[in-house]
Amino acid sequence: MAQKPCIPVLRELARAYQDFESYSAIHIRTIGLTPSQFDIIATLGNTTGMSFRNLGEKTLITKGTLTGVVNRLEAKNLVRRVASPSDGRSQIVQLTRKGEAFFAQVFPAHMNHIEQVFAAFSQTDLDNTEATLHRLREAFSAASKKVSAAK
Amino acid sequence: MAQKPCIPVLRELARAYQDFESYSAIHIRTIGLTPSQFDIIATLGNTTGMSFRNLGEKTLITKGTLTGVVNRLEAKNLVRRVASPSDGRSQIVQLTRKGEAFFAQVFPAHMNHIEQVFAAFSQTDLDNTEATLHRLREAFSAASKKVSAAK
DNA sequence: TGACTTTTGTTCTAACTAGAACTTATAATG
DNA sequence: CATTATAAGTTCTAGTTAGAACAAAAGTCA
Repeated sequence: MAQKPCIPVLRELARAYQDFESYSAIHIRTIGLTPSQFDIIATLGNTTGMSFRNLGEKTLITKGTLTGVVNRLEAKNLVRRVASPSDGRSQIVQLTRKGEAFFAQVFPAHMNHIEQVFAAFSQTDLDNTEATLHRLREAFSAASKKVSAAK
Repeated sequence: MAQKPCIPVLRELARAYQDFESYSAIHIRTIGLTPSQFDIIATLGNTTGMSFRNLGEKTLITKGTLTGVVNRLEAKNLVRRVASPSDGRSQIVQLTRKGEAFFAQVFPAHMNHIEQVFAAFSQTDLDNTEATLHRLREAFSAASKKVSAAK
């Protein structure tokens, strides 16, 4: 039985992701943040804050890592920890006034940087690309479940 | 001017990539390697070795990182550095006998693990997915060039 | 040949990363 | 209420990561 050549797909996926990351990082570095730090700022922008759990889900940063990233943003006075009023275990992370001003200043510029990538993409192109990626993701998710169920 | 919603595309890209990485890592960890280490072994398998430069291009690991990863594989006796006969600056990295045996033992199992993801994909699906990812990658590459040219 | 430039791999630094063990707080069950 | 289980963040460890500065070896070109 010949095996299907899925390797080229995975190679393109890895390269596309890494090319995106490094293109994005070019701009982020000019504003003095790391990609992970920027991700946190961007996620907290225009919100009243959220728990570590929520923040981790949105940014795909695991909790152990998140503690350190938030520490460094707190040291820069861009972000603050507040005890959750409803759950004694939980911390709410939110932008400080300085963080909000920073967000308002740098986020639009970053969006502009990113949008240049898609200059040649129509809305239909974007939709199709999203659908393709979504299907790929579902496939990994399904395989993951199958593996963990098998144990 | 309304801006095109490219964010959903990027979110799907990031999630697809990370889901792939973690699915792949599930298996790799069971054989006692890190994903980067496995990537090196897989790339060197069935070759007579290659330079750091080549190895870095194929695995997308930058040279500074590569030194450390190869050091750890060398410590496990899976890989060896040989001075290049033609270039005094260059080192050839190649599998040791133990590394070759290890590759033969674990690589097919990993391929099998990966192929389960694409069980529901026809060859046409794979081709379309690859093409979509490739176009995305080209877009990042083009934007990258535009930015660095602009400086 | 000599001066300049590029390339190769190493080293160093600051930061990110996942996973596991841990503490504390909450939830669920009897 | 007591016991048990689950969940939220922190800490710790080993490893990866990119970028920058570096030494040594090639390559370029006048």
